[in-house]
Amino acid sequence: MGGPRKNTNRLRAPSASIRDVAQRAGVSIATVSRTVNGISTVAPELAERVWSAIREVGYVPNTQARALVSGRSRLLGLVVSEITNPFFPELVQEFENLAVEQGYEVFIGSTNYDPVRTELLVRRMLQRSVDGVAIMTFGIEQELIQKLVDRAFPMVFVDSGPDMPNIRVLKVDYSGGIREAVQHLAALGHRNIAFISGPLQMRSAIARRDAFLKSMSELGLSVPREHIVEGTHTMEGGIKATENLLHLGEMPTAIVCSNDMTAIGVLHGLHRTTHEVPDDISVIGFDDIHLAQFVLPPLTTVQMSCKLLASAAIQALRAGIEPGLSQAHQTEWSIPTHLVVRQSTSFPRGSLPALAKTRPTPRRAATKS
Amino acid sequence: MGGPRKNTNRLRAPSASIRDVAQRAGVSIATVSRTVNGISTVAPELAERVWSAIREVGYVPNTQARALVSGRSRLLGLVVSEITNPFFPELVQEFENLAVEQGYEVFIGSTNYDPVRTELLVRRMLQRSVDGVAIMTFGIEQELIQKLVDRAFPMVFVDSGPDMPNIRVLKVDYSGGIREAVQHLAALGHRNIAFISGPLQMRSAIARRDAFLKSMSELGLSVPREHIVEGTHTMEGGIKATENLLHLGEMPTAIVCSNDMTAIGVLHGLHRTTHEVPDDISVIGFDDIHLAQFVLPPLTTVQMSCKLLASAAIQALRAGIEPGLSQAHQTEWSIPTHLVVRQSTSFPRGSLPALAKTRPTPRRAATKS
DNA sequence: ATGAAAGCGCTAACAC
DNA sequence: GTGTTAGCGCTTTCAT
Repeated sequence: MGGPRKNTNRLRAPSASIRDVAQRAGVSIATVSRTVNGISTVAPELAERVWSAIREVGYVPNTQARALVSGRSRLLGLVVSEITNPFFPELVQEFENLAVEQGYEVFIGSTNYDPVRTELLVRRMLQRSVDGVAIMTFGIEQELIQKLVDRAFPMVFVDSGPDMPNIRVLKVDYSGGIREAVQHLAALGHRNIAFISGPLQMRSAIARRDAFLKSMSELGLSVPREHIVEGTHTMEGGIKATENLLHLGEMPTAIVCSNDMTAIGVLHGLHRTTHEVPDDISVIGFDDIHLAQFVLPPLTTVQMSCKLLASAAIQALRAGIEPGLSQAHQTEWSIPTHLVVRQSTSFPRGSLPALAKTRPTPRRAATKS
Repeated sequence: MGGPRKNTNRLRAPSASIRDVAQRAGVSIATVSRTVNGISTVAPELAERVWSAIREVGYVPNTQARALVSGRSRLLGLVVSEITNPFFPELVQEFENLAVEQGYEVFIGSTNYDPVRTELLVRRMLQRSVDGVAIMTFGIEQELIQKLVDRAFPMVFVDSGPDMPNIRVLKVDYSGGIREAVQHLAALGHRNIAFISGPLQMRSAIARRDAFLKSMSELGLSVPREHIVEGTHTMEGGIKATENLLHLGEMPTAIVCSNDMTAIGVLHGLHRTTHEVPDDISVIGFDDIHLAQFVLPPLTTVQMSCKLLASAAIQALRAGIEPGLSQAHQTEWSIPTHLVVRQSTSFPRGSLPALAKTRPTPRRAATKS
């Protein structure tokens, strides 16, 4: 039997442990633990001694050990599709702020729309024993999810996610905002409106497209098949889709895009082909990323609040993690959307109001007051 | 003495542990551990049995326990100033990809240029026992750093960081790229060039400004004090700085910006005041974010490769973490920069070559082939 | 080459 | 109210 021996393989001197504090304060480690965790019954004077000991030795609780014994890591996974799409950093920031406020840390990962990567990512998160995962993208294998659901592992999805009961989901009201967008265009006199979708494996991309179709038909407006073109939720996709649209016999007078990056691509594509926005063609985006108000022309777009999205996601996760939280049984959170009108939409060229406009060089029509 | 008892406070059924595997394979847990960690001497047939047992019970090593005992977490901290500045997501993505490839996970945090937040963030990272931290921003307290340096804790900084020996640093060659930018403008005929800096508490902002000043003086070009204006590395900052510049008696014919976001703000600000880019004013950015090629007009900018930055950062960190790695003693990595010419720069208005240009409506001059 | 067991730092059950 | 101690899952030393 080997006698007691110190572990010698560590890289650096370990920092003070709970035992150092206990010794210094002249109490047991249990008392230190209770003090640190704010557990009711520690005599005030003892607590005081413990706290000063903590300060003196510079004690910081070891998260790994805590997690190991408690089975909880206070780590939240956040899966997004593409960290380089500006919408997600904004979401990440909100999510992180809220998480930290509530004592959690965030493990972020992006999937690049790759199901294999997604699966791997979620596994890595599980391996780091996150307490829950918010999945803000599509394409995760049913099988893995099923396993997690069976284990009652806390998860939230945006837009129904997989068809499974007992899954917490953030329902984004795409219809609301997109209907506003379509009606805004219709009110300006547009009849011929095209839509550039996101990658159609994504549920949220399908949802947005369907919302568009529904809003159009509500107004009795028809949408020729070739006016619905699939993009990729990137600027490149927007440019390509624009080219397709421009080759058409009957060009649309307005384009609604499934997200802002696509719309920015469209703006670029139209400029390249000397079409003026909004005078020749109106463009509407979706998301309302910060950048939207700074592109030229400032983009009319449907706002989806990432603040709301983030806070709902965290609520949903915590509801699954901490039993006895008020909304422990809520399984749906709804996220509203609404139109923000800026300068990328106007009357269709040749319409009466457009002709009435007196600005000769619309592009340079100063916003300068 | 309490008899043996199971911990009952856990939320969910724990997944298979090393003991389950050992039992199933009919070996000791030590053998399982050795197998999993690929340690030389395990009889092939035993290893085989262990692996199938692992598959059968769905065993996944518990990272927390591993970290606890080994003192290494295989977690890398990445501190950026502002995750919503598109440059950083690009960096994050590269960093993450490389880290994962090399068996590490990434703990990301942004500081929003707030020293208090920064300090807190680094502490949180330490608490999660990251193996090292890459600090891609400024404003961390000397004191904390000093403590970490004393503990030989692996850290990398961009641009000298604090003045301390034994710190690994990524030296970005701002001068190179910015000199190219200035010379490009000078070659086009610009003499009157302004500079919009970043927030000047940032070392890298100062470095960029100084590089500009140096490049100008190399050409014998003077820079009036009011042609250097402090921005914030955001679009808003760019707009504001533009306004300041436009109020000046002698307006510059070109503006060099400390980063692309600022430049995008400038583009917006100039458009609002009916100045044409590049015909009235040329604009140059810095970073070459993906977006730069899609704004209108596509932005001429100095490229700093975030791929290089990321891989150098990881190399530097690993050099500090894993002794005996080849570059264990390298303390400096140098990152080159270079100019990418697009369409936001041209001859100054009124110059001979500008007059020779035949395009009547430059804005709409089609790139269409 | 394999196994037994110590112990990483902590929480929580239990004893007093 | 406070202390003692088992044990979370793992790596590693030591003995075989």
